Amino acid sequence: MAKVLRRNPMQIAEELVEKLGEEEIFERVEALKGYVNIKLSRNFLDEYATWALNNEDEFGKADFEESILLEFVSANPTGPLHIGHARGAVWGDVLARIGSRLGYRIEREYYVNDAGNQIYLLGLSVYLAAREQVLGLEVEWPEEYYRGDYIVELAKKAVEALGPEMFADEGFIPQISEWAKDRMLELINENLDEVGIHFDHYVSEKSLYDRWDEVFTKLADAGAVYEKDGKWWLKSTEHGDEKDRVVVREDGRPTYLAGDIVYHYLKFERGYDRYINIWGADHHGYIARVKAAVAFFGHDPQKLEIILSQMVSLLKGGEPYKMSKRAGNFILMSDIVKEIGSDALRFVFLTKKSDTHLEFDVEDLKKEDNSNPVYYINYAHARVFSLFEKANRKQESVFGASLNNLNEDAFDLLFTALLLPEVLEDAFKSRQLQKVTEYLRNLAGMYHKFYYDNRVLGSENEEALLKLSAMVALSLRVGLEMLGIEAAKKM
RNA sequence: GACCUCGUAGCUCAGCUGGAUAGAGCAUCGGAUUCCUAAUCCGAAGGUCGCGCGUUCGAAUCGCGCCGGGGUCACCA
Repeated sequence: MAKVLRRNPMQIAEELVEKLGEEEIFERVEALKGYVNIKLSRNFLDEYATWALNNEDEFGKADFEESILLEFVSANPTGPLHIGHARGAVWGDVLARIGSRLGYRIEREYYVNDAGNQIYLLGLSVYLAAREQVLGLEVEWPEEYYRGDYIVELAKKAVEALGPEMFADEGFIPQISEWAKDRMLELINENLDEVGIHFDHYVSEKSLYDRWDEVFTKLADAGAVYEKDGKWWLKSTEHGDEKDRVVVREDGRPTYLAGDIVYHYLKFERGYDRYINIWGADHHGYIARVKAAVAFFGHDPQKLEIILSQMVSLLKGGEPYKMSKRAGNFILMSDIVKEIGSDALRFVFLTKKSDTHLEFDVEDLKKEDNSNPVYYINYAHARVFSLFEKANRKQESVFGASLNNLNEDAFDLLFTALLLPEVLEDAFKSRQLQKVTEYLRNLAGMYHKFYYDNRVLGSENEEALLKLSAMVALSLRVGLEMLGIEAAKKM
């Protein structure tokens, strides 16, 4: 403000204080070293808490109405999900949960890359594994193929399901591919289900190529493509890309980019207000191309937002986590879920921005003490429930109590608890979900301290203290729910 | 080489649309329990915010340069 007004911050603060001091919901407004400190009135906080406690489902809600198509995970259906996928999956899920509570109409979509070379490779890998491991034939492995026990398991099932005659020669590989891809998609969905992630739509890449001619014509009409060296190129440089990109190869087959162009063309046809994609960081060079295509269709590329999900490195007891040969030298998401549980996995992914590297030690998340934030927060929540149990009261019975006699610390705690809606909104809008985990840890910490300093049961302010506790528990519970974690009532 | 990203306490990281004495958790050390769960709490110690220059009344934050770690730069998906 000082900059805009070009005046001394101290003076501005003084004047603001005079004005704001007249508002009723503020208890005290003061100027300090150029800052304006505002204190909300006790009555206001108390009434807000009463309302929140009586309307748990409404607390933290807002009325944003934008519709958003959120595409995430979209892992290739050629194997189980690994730990890197898990990060994007959790991130997308939580973004959707928070956004939905804020009123955004969010639909979750999985783009299934069920076309192209990789699916053929999957089929080939299963075909070869079946011949070698199941049928006992000599096999020559090519340079590139999928490895790991899951391929062998898949091969066994494939022979059962499809019959050994399908493995007589390579001509059947396309059918094997198709079958294997469907199984892998089922496996991926099982992996996601273990952490409570579900989708509204699945879009098949393969199905999009039917629309390619139509979309290509649109591009041509827009002057977005040209022919050179027998190939068709997208003029993506016109919209900020480093170089133009091939969309149709010499032999007439469209490239992967063509599929994504059709996909995004159709996305925009579906008419959402905003489109968010969560991609692995290795796709970062891809953003400019897709945005360029969107721009050529006459849409605002700003409506398409790409969130990158960076690499994850795991430690176990300080040492690099061993990758499992079984999985084909990846760390499987399902292995980590088994080891530390869905809650801890979710939490740790949400403690850092999505686009920076994340390293964590699985041993730390297995500990059942304060080094494990999930326990720490849950313990605070459980303590509240324990108090009500000991007092033999229902929470509703104290919602009407007045908090007026409580001390300053109590109101600081109350204020923080009531901050949840602002935290959720800020976290969502800035796409910085770590703000929620940080807030919850902080709120839990404040409560633990408060609990230690203040005896609740038997106090003359028992009802008020119980009400305050219930409010803290409410914020913790709703906050955890936004992270996809169910708050513990007993530990 | 180009682009992206990171560099803050021993470790993992917040803070970064410029502002109050730079924060948290873990690890370390010391302490708290006749009392609602000690799965907790309190205290101590720990920092040239990678380096330099610049913009500014003011820089961890913005700009430029450099150093160092990671990543990406397909007619593969």
